[in-house]
Amino acid sequence: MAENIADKKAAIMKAALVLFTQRGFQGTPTSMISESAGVSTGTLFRCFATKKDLINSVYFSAKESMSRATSEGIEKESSIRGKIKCTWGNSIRWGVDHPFELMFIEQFSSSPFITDVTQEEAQKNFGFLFELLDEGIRAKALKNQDRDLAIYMMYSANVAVVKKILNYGAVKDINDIIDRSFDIVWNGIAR
Amino acid sequence: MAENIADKKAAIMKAALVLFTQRGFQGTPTSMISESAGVSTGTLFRCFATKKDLINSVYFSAKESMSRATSEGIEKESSIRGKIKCTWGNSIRWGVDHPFELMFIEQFSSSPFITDVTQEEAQKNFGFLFELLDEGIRAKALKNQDRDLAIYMMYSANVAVVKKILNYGAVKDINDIIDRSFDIVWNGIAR
Amino acid sequence: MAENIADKKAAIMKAALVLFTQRGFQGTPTSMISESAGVSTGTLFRCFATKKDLINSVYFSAKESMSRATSEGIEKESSIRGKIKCTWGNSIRWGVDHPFELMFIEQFSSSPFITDVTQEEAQKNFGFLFELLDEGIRAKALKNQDRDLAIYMMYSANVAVVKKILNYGAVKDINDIIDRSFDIVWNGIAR
Amino acid sequence: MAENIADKKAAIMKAALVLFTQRGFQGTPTSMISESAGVSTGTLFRCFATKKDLINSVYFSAKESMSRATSEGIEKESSIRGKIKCTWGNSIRWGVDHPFELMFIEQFSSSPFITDVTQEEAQKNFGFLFELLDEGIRAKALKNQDRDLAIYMMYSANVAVVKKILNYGAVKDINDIIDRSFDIVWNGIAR
DNA sequence: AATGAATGAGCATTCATTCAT
DNA sequence: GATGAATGAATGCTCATTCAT
Repeated sequence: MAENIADKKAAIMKAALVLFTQRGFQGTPTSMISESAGVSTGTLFRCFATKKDLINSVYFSAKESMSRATSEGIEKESSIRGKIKCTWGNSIRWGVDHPFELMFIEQFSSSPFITDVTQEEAQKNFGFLFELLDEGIRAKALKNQDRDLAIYMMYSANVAVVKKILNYGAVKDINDIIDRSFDIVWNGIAR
Repeated sequence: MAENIADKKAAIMKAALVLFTQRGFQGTPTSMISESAGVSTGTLFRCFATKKDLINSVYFSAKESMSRATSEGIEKESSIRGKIKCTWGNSIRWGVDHPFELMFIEQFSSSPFITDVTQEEAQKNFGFLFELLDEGIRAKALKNQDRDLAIYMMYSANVAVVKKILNYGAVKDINDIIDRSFDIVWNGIAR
Repeated sequence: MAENIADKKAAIMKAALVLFTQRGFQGTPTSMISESAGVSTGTLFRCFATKKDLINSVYFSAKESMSRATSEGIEKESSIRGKIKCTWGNSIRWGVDHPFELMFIEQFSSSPFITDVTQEEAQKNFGFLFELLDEGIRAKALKNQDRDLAIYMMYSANVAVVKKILNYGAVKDINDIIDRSFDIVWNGIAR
Repeated sequence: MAENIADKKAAIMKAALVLFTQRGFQGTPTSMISESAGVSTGTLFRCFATKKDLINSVYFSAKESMSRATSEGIEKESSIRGKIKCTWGNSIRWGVDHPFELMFIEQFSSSPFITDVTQEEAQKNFGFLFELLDEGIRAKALKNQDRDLAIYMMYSANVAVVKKILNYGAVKDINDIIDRSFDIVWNGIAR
């Protein structure tokens, strides 16, 4: 199935994502990952020099997927509120569609296995969010507040909403939840 | 130094708190914990039957410390807003004063090493928070909203604030940050 | 209950007999023995310098009980056949009445934990049996055969009979079994 | 030396046979076995999932060797007496040639480490002996006796003879001992 | 390139023995 | 004498990584 190297790397990372999330980093033998991915241990170590390299790759990839999804379609919105709400909804939908990625990020974002370099590289992809907030503050659509703090709080609120949805199973109207939760955060940051 | 059994248990739990946070559960040998606590491995296993028992004890203890600190002095406040703000400030101050406990809780709250029983027991101590929100909703001081979601979001926002403070080093005026961050969440939840 | 030292030694040896038989030597912690005997670990090590000393004491004691029981009443028999049959029945009855002692001896007679000295001391108590066979050979009641080999074979046949009885539960007429099994061995050794 | 997996398994089992016999099961570290066999601990656990699996394999193998040797050449004998004497001699010769196997079996045949399944499988190979006795009883060559008991006693007498030979060192004429000891048991069981 | 057998350092836990009380 | 808490060496087993094929 996985013929070329790129396919194998992808299969390994996918298997690792699920297994690390379910069993923890040290709780998952590399042999289990390679077996689950349908490749040999030797191949795993050809694709990723060490187990730590693997988890860092998975982490970066998950964060990249998240940031890419979050920014999608902002440019179509004209107002600051529209743009921020767009990211809010994108992010919730991505979380609901990618539960393993989300839980993986939550579990390993402050773990000792992810290097500072990986963290920084992954964070760069969220630059557009910081710029968006800055723009809102300059345009006086948002309060003159601590931009980093506001993003921190929005991010965690966002995760909280997704976790709530995931825990309570099937969602009838996700747009309703998005609307209502966005009202809460918008009230908090808007002028 | 640690003369009686209670002192030894405390020393072991303190050492485990720091090491587990910095190195992960499986990344921390019990021998390292016992050495760091100044006791023998044998003694560690007299105090805690297994390594898992130890981490569960540490988890419960950290959560208990957090809940106790969070509720301190609410009864002196008369308004709903005053009470909620009191818990908000308490929680941030506790986090800043107990960074290892906070990061430990963040890292292990959804790990497979913490049993459901431990989780439930620890959660019971936060009952007052749920009651406080209910009271606010009944008194129409708060929006008629999903109480659990609101607490989820407040909690994660609170952690976000503490992390921000910890990451940026020494804090000039913590009360200012508490005030400003509370405004954000209060705007979100209040009617 | 166990007030003086002799009582305590006896209680420890009795507990050790059962536990060693059921769980093996290294499979039985000294703490389990002392607890089962109702004394402290400290006391166990006051009574027996090491765990090996303990098992050697139990072994010697079991063998002594066996040899004492086996020789009982021989002097009342006049014929060689009567004397040998007396030991045969004594030995079977002792085995049926002391299953733990018998199985303990079987299990540890060729184990590395019993010293040669203990073996030799225990064997001395069976001297009367060797003399009995010699007497029978001299009196031409028995074949002129290898005395040691004959005893070896009788002993193992004896144990085989007891094990058979123990495995098949309650015995209706033990004297019948004794008679029949003795006929077999007597046919083997008698002239 | 041990190139393929089968060779390694054999080397490990051979080392385990000797060490278990000399030092007991729990008294023999797996590291000692692997070192003695010239393989790594990892390899030992690739060949045998657990230490208990290893000892069960050794036990089954020793019993199989014994049963195979014991039955060799019976078909060439025409009389019942000839057949039984053939097994008697085979068994003694095997014991003298395989002292470790014999003592291993003696030591572990009723130990808690050998599973019931292993016992039963190993016992099946001795079916021919039971049939031989039955045949002898039907043909009225043997007394109408308890077949199982007779085999029990013969087996233990056989072991006794081998032990005697081993204890007394070099054997001048093993056939003489076989003849004389067989007379004893044959007198016991024959009609 | 791909495999998977082999390695051996590392770790949770146990337990014989000691010794302060 | 009696106790039982404390010790820490010892052991079965795992698993990241290598490397011969």
